[in-house]
Amino acid sequence: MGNSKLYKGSLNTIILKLLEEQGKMYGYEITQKVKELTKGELNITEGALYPALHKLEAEGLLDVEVAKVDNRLRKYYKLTEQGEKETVNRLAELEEFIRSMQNLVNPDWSIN
Amino acid sequence: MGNSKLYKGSLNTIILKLLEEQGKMYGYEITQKVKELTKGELNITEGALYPALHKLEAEGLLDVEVAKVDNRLRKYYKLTEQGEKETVNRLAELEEFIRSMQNLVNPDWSIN
DNA sequence: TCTTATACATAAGAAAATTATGTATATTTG
DNA sequence: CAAATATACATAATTTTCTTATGTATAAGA
Repeated sequence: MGNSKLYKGSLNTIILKLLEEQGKMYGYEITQKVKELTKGELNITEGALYPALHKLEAEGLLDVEVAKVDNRLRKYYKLTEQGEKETVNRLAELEEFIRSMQNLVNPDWSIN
Repeated sequence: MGNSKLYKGSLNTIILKLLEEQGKMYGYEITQKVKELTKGELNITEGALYPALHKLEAEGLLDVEVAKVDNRLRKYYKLTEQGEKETVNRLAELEEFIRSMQNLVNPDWSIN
């Protein structure tokens, strides 16, 4: 919520990465997984997540499959073939970005 | 220019960090330094930089000092006392953020 | 029963960038 | 020497991306 306003720009890549790892996930599951993986650091809001998922779908990177579990709706997303290719690219970009940021903020660490 | 659109949100912290390191810098110098440190990865545009500097100054984190070198104008910025304190906080936040991103993208690396 | 959790969605507004201009001087290159 | 590039600032219009605020609906727990 109020904490880190820093992950701007990388939400799409985070989604793609998780789907690559997990095969398929639904929206709510993604928010919980990110919270878990970052120990509460990153809280993806619904207002950011759902439009992002819709956009990735519209771009042809994700496929949807609707399911009903316990009488509740779930929309499972998974990578398309194109999505898998894009994920590789975007992950490389993001890793390069992280490395650059590290270099700026703390040049001592990374030898690269 | 066209490359990385990923550093969103961390520009202010980058500026503060550089000023902490270098003592004082002028705008153009900052863009060049960042380009150099990131081997061309991050290109801070003027449209992003100058408004950011003005805002940091308005917030009381930066002081300005105008100079004329080779008949050309330069505005040297440096941290105020308050700016120095804030820099510590924001750097800690940014490092935590970088660590979180690393954990998401490449859990293998970091043990943390 | 009321609150919290699960599960989706969208609209209004804010924040932070990009892109496109504009001004002006200095230096380099053809 | 003229033209292009580099240095140095600035701002306006637009776009992207997020937060905040709502809204609907079911399930589970206190």
